[in-house]
Amino acid sequence: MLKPDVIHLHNMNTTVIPDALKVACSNCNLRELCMPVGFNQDDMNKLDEVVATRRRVKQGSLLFSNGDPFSSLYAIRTGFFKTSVSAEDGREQVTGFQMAGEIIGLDGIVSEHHSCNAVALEDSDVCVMPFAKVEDLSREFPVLQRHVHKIMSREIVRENSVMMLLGNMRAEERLAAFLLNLVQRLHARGFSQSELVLRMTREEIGSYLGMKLETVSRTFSKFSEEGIIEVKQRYVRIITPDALKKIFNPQTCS
Amino acid sequence: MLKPDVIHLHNMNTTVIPDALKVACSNCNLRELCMPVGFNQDDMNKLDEVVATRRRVKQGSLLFSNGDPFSSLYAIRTGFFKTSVSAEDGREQVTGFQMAGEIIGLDGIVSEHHSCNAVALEDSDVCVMPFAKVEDLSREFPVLQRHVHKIMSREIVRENSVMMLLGNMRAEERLAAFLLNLVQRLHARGFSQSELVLRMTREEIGSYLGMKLETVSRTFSKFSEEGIIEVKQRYVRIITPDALKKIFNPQTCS
DNA sequence: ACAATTCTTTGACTTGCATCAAAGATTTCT
DNA sequence: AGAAATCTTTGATGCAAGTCAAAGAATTGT
Repeated sequence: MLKPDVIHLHNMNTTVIPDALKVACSNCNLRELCMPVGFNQDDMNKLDEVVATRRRVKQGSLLFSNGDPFSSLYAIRTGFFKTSVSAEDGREQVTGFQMAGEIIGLDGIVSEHHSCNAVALEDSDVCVMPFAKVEDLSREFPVLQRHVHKIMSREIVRENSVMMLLGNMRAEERLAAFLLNLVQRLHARGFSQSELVLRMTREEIGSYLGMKLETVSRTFSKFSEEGIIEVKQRYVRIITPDALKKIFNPQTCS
Repeated sequence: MLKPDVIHLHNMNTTVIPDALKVACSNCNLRELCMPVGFNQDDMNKLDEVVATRRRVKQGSLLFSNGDPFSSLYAIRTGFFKTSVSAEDGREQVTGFQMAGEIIGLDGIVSEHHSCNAVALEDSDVCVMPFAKVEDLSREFPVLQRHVHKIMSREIVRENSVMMLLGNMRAEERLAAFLLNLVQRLHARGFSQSELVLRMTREEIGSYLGMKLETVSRTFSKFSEEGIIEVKQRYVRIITPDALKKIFNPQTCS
């Protein structure tokens, strides 16, 4: 199966990466996604301190989970994660899917313990950023401080729009919004605007979108029958993006 | 009608309050809710600078709305707000209800413009905290910095649990969770653990919880018939809190 | 390479909540 | 105080998505 945007690292479950492999933010090709822009080289070198170590997380294993003491934020270097919360009775709600350049762990700040679970959906590699260090450097560099605030605000705004999806939209609208969002984020990372390989199961998509896996599958099939997308298991090609946009938001499209 | 926890201020729609009325954080009885704890008096006096002005917002009017340029966070001194996002086709999703001591406006940081609407559900009074000043003081006072981070993280965690409600719970569970959450927050402000007066309509509750106003009304009636609560329009008394908790979470209760 | 497991699709049937409708209560306006 | 507007309740009916079931496809482990 076609997996154009995957790097597979076959290692132990979750390991600290030796210094030799440590890559400084200043040289990182994801810098534009993770780090504030408009820095001179001196500042950039100091900011390299923010990343203490790197850590590999094997597919299916946890980066952190509910109840774990909070110490660090994580910037995803490669790979793909889901975050979820669980009710006492075991029901699980996927709260997000995160890809390279995105930051996870913000949930842990308030109580010093994580309140959600972060699972790698493929072998992944994260930059560990001890939060105390982030705060120290934020006090020194206003542009970093602003950046951290924006990351948190962006997450709040994202969750607002998920609430809109869950509270007001129908199954087709939810799935259309989901696909458009995923492909847009992948495109920002240099991948195709029209093709993607889903890293998550139908059940995980359903959990995120508040619907059952059967409904996800049926909705994919419906889009496919209508010629809007081509679906072959995890591979999806968007044939008519405008049709998807129209489903998501009938107003702004012809 | 009984309105134990309301202060009505009859003024113009939304006005800046003259300096004479300006109340310093250092003397504010909500300090424990808004401000970090463990401050000496000197620090506290400097922190008073964070609040530039106060502003009254009349019932039904907007504190800010989608698209407004972002400049400040707002700490609610008195009153009650709802925040909402709207889709292009006009559908509205209530994203939260906020009461005294809570902070609104965090959505505006990321794009320098607000992405939601904040409407006063009763005549309200907010402390205007210019965000640039919050950031300046945060760099000077690590404890304030940490406090701001916790407020943002708390909002992320709250939204995670709303996603759980919307994605996984049934109507009765949603309404039970909603009532328990409201009464708990009111209790933390010195009000009754068992009685409350709703500040929002059935439709607004429904929007927040992803259900129609008729379903909200029917669910209230059902709880009432079962002797769990007493409802008379906006007045609600919780008769058997354990029954509500059991509906919300069958596991942790007997 | 084969067996076991996990994931996906599709069909048949059920149900929780939405929709439509109308009356009654409360609040707001003049 | 009376009229108008808004909000709430309740009943009757419909439907989108859930549930149950089973077969087929893909992946994983040995």
